[in-house]
Formats: sequence, C-alpha cells, structure tokens
Amino acid sequence: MVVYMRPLFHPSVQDVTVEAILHALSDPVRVAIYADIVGQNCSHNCVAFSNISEKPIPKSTLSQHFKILREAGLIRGERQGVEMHNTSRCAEIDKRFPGLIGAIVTAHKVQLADGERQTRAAKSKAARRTARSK
Amino acid sequence: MVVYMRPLFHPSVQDVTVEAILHALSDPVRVAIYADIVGQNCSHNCVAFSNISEKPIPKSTLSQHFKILREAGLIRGERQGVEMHNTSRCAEIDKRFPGLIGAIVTAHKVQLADGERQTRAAKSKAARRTARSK
DNA sequence: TCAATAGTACATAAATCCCGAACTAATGAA
DNA sequence: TTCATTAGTTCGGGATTTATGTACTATTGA
Repeated sequence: MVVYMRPLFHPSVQDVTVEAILHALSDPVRVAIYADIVGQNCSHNCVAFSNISEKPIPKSTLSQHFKILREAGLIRGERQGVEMHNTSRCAEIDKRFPGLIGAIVTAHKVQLADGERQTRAAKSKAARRTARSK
Repeated sequence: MVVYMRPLFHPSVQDVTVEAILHALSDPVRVAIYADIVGQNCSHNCVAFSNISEKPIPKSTLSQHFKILREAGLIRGERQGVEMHNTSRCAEIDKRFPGLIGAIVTAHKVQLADGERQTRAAKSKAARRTARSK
C-alpha cells in the first residue's frame, strides 16, 4: 500500500522575502550547498553534501539546512523514491528580484577563488620559511 | 584638552566576506538602515534611525546593528563631534563583489513596493467590506 | 564644571542553532 | 508479509547569538 506523504512546504514566489534569502545564504555551509545546486543543473539528494565542508555534517543538521533553503524559497525539494531531489528555484526568484541570486553566487565564487589564492600563498610562504630555517 | 578616541574597527575590503554581508543585511532593521545610507549620499547619525520600523528601537540595539554593519564592511563610521557619521562603503565592495550590493538594495526596494501595494490592496478591500456591511 | 547629547560596554533574559537519538517513509529481498 | 537498508525528519536540550535596560565614556556648549 502506498500512503502519500504530505508534500513539503514551499512558499510562493510572492511570499519570498529578501531577508529570508539573505539569512539562508549567510551560512557558509548553506551557500556552498546552494551554489552547488545552482551550478550543476542536475538534482541532488541531501546526504551528498555531508562532506561539503572540512568537518562532516550530521544529517539532522543537513536536514535543517535544507529546510531553511526550502522555506526561504531558494530550492524545491521533491521526494523521489527513497531520496529527495533538490532543484534550484532561481528562475522564479530572478523574475521577482533580478540579479540577486546571480550576484550572490558570483560573489561566493570570487571569495572562494581569493581564499584558494591566499591558501596557496600561505602554503608557499610556509614552504619558503621552512626552507630558510633548514 | 582633546583626547583622541581609539578609532572604530573597519575590516579591509579583502577581509570582507559574503557571509558577513548577507548576515548583516538579513535583518529587516539593518537592511532598512543600510538601504537608507546607500540611497542618500549624505552621512547619517545613529539615533536618526530609531523610528525606522514600527516599534522604536532602543539605542543600545541600534548601536549593535551599526556595529554589525560596520564589521561586515558595509559602512564606515567616523565620529564627528558628538555624533557619528555613517557612510556606505559600497564603491569598495562593488570592486570585489560586483553587483552584489546593488542587487540586494534593488531587491529590497522591490519588496517594499510589493508590500505597500499589498497593504493598499488590503486597506481598500477592508474599506469595501466596511462599506458593504453598513 | 555641569548639563545635555550621542554612542558604547556590560549583563542577562530570550531566541536561535547544532546535533545525537529516536522516529517515519520508501524500497528490496527473503 | 516481515526484516533490513537507505534517506530524511522530528524532538530535546546544551551551546551560541541576539536584544535591551542600565551604567558608562566622549564631546560640546553654557
């Protein structure tokens, strides 16, 4: 017997707020997840993201993160069999808040690139220091 | 005798993070304050914003809000006489994260306009209801 | 030096966040 | 059907953040 689950709540675009979007994306784990979902056009399940940051993220925490992204109107989550497929709602949101999502995702990329550059610089600096002290 | 205050902390543009910006602007009071500072090019003191939302905001709370905006790199605060002048750092930030601030401020305006439209609609609806029930 | 104004610092109550444990839903195998 | 497995959600309570009243500092003007 198949009992249909009550589907997840998704706000209509008109009820989406800038505050909720910014709050949802002000967490490093959530922007990373969202940037990933937006970047690749295929859908994603939750546990796929448990290693998105240095420390593995417990699944209860991941579930909360997805709920926040969903209720901010940023993603759509649909159960398909045993897992959840998450897709970006950026096309809808872009109509209401033009350029917002794009600018945030781009900014996130810039920051990532800068961070890697700094990390590389720090590493080679450390290497030079090590070399000198020999 | 004039004793110079230790000036307030302002992060350099390179240390500004997307997360801090989004977090700072994910609060309704803070976006409203920031949108105001960006919109008008003149500088502002803190207490000028105590009536920016429905409930008057205590000044200790306002001070915290300004600190968060400042430490996110969004505004520059400089003491001039007895009061503080706050100016937007959007030109600097725009170099690092192009379009980000603009998109957020625009989105905020869209939302404000939609809200007013809804409020007006609700008001006239209420008026019609009142008229009918007479 | 005193009063007034603008803002900050601190303490603590309220709200929010994180995450382990227990739970639900779907699938597949026996 | 029943059991095992996988994917997520919900709940509870400790940790962290946020809001704000009170007390403080800095500056100006009388």
